[in-house]
Amino acid sequence: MPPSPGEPPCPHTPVPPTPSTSSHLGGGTVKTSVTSIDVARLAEVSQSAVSRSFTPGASVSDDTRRKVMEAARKLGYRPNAHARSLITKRSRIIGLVLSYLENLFYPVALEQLAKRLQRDGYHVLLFVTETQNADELVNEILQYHVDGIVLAATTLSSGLAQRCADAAIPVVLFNRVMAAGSGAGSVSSVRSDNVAGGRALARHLADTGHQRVAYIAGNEESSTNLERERGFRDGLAERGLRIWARGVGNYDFAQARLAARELFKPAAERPDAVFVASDHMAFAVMDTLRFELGLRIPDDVSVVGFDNVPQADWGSYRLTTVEQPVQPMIEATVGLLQKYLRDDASPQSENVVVPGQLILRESVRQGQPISARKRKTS
Amino acid sequence: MPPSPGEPPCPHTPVPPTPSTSSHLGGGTVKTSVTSIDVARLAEVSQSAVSRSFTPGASVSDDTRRKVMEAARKLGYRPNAHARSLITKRSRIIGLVLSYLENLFYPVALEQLAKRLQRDGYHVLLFVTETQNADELVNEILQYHVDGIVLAATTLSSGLAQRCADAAIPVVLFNRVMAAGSGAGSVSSVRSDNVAGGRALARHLADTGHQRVAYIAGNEESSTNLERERGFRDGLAERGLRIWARGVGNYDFAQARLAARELFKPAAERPDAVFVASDHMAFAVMDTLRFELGLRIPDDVSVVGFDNVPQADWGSYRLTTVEQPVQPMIEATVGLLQKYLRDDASPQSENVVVPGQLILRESVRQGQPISARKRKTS
DNA sequence: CGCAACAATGCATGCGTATGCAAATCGGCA
DNA sequence: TGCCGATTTGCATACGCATGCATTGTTGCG
Repeated sequence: MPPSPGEPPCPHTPVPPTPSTSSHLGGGTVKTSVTSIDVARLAEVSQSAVSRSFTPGASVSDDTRRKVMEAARKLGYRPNAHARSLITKRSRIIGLVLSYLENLFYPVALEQLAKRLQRDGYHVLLFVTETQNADELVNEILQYHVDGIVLAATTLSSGLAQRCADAAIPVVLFNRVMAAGSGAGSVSSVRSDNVAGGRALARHLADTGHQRVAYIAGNEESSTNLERERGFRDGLAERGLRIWARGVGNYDFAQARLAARELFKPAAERPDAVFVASDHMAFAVMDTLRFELGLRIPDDVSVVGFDNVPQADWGSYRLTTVEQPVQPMIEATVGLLQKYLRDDASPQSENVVVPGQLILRESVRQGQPISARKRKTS
Repeated sequence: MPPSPGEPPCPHTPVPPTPSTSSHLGGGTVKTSVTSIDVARLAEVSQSAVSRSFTPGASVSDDTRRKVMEAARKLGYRPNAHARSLITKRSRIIGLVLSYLENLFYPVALEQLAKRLQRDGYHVLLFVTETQNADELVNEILQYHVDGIVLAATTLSSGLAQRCADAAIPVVLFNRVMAAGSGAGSVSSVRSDNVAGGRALARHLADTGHQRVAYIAGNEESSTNLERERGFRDGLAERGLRIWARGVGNYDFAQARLAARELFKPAAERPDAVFVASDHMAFAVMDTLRFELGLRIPDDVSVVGFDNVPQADWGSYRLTTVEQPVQPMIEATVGLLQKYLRDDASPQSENVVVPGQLILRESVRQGQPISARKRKTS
């Protein structure tokens, strides 16, 4: 038997052999959190052995690992993530920046992302910002030495992304791209095909006989809005149409309502269809059209949106829209992150575009050519 | 309306006036992050001085602090949060556990909580769980040595709360209380007055002449559901009524729809009012009643909910409901956390109850006694 | 039986910061 | 000028863990 003459500081404290679930804390170590050294002492091994036992693929005998795990269980030991990341330089934390949670698209994405990352042992540290100082936010994020950052704040200055990338930590823009001018090519992104989506909506509205098509924009500087509007404009042009009227909702519920009031004010000739840049705004528009202006959807006016949030399928709205496929987008996002974490090499910028389907519901008048409807002038 | 398009107007960026210290040559390494020692070297002071300069209230001369800050700015230095928390035993991280984000109440609360904590220099680490494998979750949380935990998962086993409290880290149940049996008194909680809310709804329905009042429950074991139902039952009893029919929606949209179908199936005599345990389920119920069963709200049936989520105010629903005042609830939550962090003493359990108002909208038929209504042939 | 190859283990060190303690500096006053 | 108290500074150490390196134990095969 190896005598192990090292140090027997503990006179072999009688350990309760009862294999009960041990929900009570023994010994009296309540205050101070238990460390790997405590475990080592109890298991009668070195601290290294404890560490290795908790490191998958490390060189430990089954016997030792068993003893360690047993002791750890008894003491309620968990490795300290901060100490670990201090050495490994991996925090297993992903920073997530977002700004506005009332649009259900983001909570749903957040939920998926968090779950997906948890499966890989990562966790999400949340940063909520509206239009605040980007500098401060960068500071806060970098202090935690996150392994990666997901930027889902639509209205965020692209400077922030740039500066995080400078700090050599991978950044993925979610549902957003960098403007071509400002240092694009250094930050990756994942988004759905907004251009194709906008085009599909335009074609659909044109093919169902609409003539006076309006557009209510989101945040006018956001890439999502620019792309959706561009696709929509192109699609209309294909059919010989153009955007007949235009408002701005800034991706905000109240502002969308105002824009709808303005576009549909009774005095003027009204649009016969409106594309609202997000479902969330579209609901505001629909409610305004119906309950303030007494219009019927789709009989008097057709409405289409973008995102396919859960509410779009609700009976009150039944909104025709273009899906943003959350699951694939999340998958692509963590795919990019993991790739950068693995390679650790210079993250060559990648821009993933996920296709999204046109979802037909009942908010668009079908079939009837425009001539069959009441007409104003020609 | 962001003030500036893409340019952060802050004059203090960590980029030195001399171009590209980060890119080429330069004696230092580029990859490795800059530490307090690097700053100390550049500022020609000791590492301690750097540390103290970043510690409010520490003993440093203004002159030294200025030199340090200057050097830190030049190098783009940020204190490493992990190393710091290793010593201070404070991570400035709050763990937030939640399970279901499609009910807007939670995203809204999440947003408020994160913002509020950020103001105090804390941040939110997110844990999303549905099928609660409590053991695993506790492990993950404790590894990060969070300073506190907010449990907002309605369907969560109370064992989890108990075990976190055992680990000597303050736990606040958000929108939930521990069942009286299982170790209540050891975990604090913040919630709105569900009993009073349920009672107010019952009185309101009774006073507006409803007779056959139905209830669609949330998760039947959750404290929110138990309290709301109890209050509702009591309120009805005061007026000589009782719950005339009952279904279970489990706080889930689809299940609520099913429950509504069952309760209102055409064959039987129908309820003339229904209290749905959450707004989120109430929307499902309203849509089902209207678009599947052709019922008018409130003419044929009144609907009331609970939470006062933003959608309850939307034109399509105009739902009479009881508010859960998010802002005060959040304030109370971080108040409790901060108190525990400050005192660090034995967290005596506290259960904060925030009052919430009855919000009257148009989903309840007003005034008419039941006899004046058309009755279906039976 | 002996030696090489390998697995298992322990020792020592370092990650980046905060902090007690002693040394040093400074200013003020006799 | 000299001395004392107050302030500032640096040194050394510790936080909890991972990991390179040397050491020991364990085979396997000639």
